[in-house]
Amino acid sequence: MEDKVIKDLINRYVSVSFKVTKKAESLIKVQIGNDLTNDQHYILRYIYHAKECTSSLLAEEFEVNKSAITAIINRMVDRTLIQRTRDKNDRRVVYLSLTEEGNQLFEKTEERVHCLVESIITKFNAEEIKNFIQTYEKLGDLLVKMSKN
Amino acid sequence: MEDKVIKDLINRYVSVSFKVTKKAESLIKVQIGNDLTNDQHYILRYIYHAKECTSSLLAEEFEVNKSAITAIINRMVDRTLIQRTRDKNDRRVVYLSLTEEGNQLFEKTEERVHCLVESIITKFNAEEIKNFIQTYEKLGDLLVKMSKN
DNA sequence: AAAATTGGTTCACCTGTTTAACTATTCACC
DNA sequence: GGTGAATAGTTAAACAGGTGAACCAATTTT
Repeated sequence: MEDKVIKDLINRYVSVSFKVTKKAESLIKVQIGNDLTNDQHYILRYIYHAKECTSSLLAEEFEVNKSAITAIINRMVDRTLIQRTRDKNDRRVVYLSLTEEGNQLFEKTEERVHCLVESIITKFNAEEIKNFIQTYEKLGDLLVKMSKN
Repeated sequence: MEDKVIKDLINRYVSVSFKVTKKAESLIKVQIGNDLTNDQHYILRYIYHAKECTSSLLAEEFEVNKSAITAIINRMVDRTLIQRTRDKNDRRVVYLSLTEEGNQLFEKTEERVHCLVESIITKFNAEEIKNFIQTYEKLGDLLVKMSKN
């Protein structure tokens, strides 16, 4: 590729990724904003799929300091969405898991997010969206690799 | 598309978009975090390209309340990156523009962001990345349309 | 046994956000 | 042309999320 083409692609990427991120965030917020913040929903999703995990793992996954996770988790423990249980072999570690209430709330909000995403991706033709997601996933893997350096 | 295929695509999309957003944000932060927050950089970019704009426009563009914009702009005015000037015909409106300092800082940080994005997109083959960005832009347009309802 | 590492929390302080109340100005229109 | 509605922006209180440093407690290293 020539320099000029690359520069153009970069500009388009920067501008579109900003736009999509902002708009997507605010559409999700419309769906779940009365129940959870977007970040809280992401946290619930992570624990839901992991069944159980530690603060340190979340901090790594979300690329923030552990103290930020403590704060978020505290709020959600206060709302009895999440519970803490200490490991019996290594008493330093604390496992986080969803309460029944947290589980239900996650499923409810996730349902709404899925409907939203469905209403969007079904507007594309199948081939196009498959290719798109495939490249998006490659990009994701690449970014994860880069984050580690 | 069958239901099952759609459900799978939704799940993949939800998970990859979260991952990419988080990682991209934190990679950008590494590049510019000593000078600006990511949001401040976005604000600078917007005004840089618009030359001049109002708080209301920014609020609309960033999908937040006007008071959130006031707070961000105040901090940047304090750092003399942005200046306010009142419209002479309609004294309610305040135009925001970059100071020389703001201009320079934006160009410096944008340069770093471009290098970052370049280092990423040149890892893909040209055809793939072009298709990807094209679909991404369609998605962006669609989301903008949806936000308006 | 002492020193270093690890997992988490606490604290002070910052950014970004919402909502509601408020100021100042302009517009609509009878 | 004066009154009421609409518009542009700010302020203030309250909250979510983030950093960095200091800290506690438990475990591992040596």
